[in-house]
Amino acid sequence: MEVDQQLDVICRGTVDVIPREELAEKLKSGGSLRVKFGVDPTAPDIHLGHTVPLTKLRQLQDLGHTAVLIIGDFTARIGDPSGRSATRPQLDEAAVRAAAETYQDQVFKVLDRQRVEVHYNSTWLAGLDAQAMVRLGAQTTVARMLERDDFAKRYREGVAIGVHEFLYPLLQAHDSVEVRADIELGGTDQTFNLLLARQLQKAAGQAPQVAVVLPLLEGTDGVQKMSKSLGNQIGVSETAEEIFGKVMSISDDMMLRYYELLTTEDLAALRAGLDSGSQHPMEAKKNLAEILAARFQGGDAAAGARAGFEQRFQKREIDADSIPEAVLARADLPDRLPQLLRAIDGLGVASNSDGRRLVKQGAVRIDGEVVRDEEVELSAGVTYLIQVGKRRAVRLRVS
RNA sequence: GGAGAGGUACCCAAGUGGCCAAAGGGGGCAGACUGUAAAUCUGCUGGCUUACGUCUUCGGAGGUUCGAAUCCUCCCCUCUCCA
Repeated sequence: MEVDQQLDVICRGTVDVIPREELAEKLKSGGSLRVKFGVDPTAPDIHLGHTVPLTKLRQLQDLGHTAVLIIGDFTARIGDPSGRSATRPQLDEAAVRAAAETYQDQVFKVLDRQRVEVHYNSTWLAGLDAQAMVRLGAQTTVARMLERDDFAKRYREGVAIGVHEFLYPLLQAHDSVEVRADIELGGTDQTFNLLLARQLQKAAGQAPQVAVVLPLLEGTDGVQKMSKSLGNQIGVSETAEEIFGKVMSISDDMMLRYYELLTTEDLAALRAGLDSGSQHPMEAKKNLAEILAARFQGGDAAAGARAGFEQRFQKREIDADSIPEAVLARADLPDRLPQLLRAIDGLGVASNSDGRRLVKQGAVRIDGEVVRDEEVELSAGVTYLIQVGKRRAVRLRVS
């Protein structure tokens, strides 16, 4: 592909490419570039936010470049301070190992296995001695560290910064030297780290890498970045139904952003279609939901999720096949509804009080009828359809 | 090392002896409405209880008081300024 075309593909959706001219130069020289992307196996699951750079990495693979995936098993134990408003907890080795394994499985749902090098950064970092660490520390200054947005903010607002957190960017930058990266991908919160690597590479006599900075994907609330701790994430290992449903819950504005960052669909055409009215926003969103569900859970599951969604919400019916079943013995059945709801797994009723509130709000239906009376009489041998709100339903068989 | 400020529910944040299960915002949940689980509007959002009510909760441990998130003592943690 022509250099200009490659540049267009690479730059789509990016916040910044630093420096863009160097990227053009590297592309012109031909050959396969080494594109580094580091992940810290801190949580066992990755979500769509993590797949923004992965999607970009995949695009680069498709252009013929090599993905150099760094599993930050060593750095994970430090805790990346990037984008953090508080110190990240340090993890123990076993947790990191376990997370690293699931990570790889999930990552390959996006990447092309054929063109990937995988490295664990403990391979070279675990062996660094104190002298090497000090030398590394001498490569930058405290003032420069404090220029970093998240550090500056925490410092200003009086939130703790551990000294070890200063080491993190240096170690990550050192990884780039080890793997001789030509390009590194990262979120905006990684900008500093990506640039620091350039400095270390130059000091090591290498050509500095180009930093491709990608935006942080907002979560389902459309405001804060996607993160597990904020509960606004769409995880790649969730079921097709969940992925589909959660994507449908994002706003129309967010839909375009997801299209840009998570797919290779033609954005200009989509926008034009939406503006002219030839493309219905809901259809566009359903297509997006299906693309993403298919990517992580397979095409069949995604198609099923779509059909289920249409049936459930547009025809206002519940998809009979996907409702989980529960069996409770008549004798174990609480005779009051809130307690009963709580006793059934899968309804997500956390406490009796929670159940009581839901009943009061008219959210509970048994066999389609709204039940407001807390007294219930269920008979043995009968199967009841119990619904809480629009989303939660369980088929309860009384034995 | 010295001086000062602070630690409140899922998050941010108000409250400085009783009217505090604790304002407000965010998030979450529910209802209405809708092309959607969008937007908007309304309600709810510690546990137990049919209810009256009751129990636990404001960094930790003690104490004062009829009564403490609020006052005192010690401890832990964070920040600022000075060294």
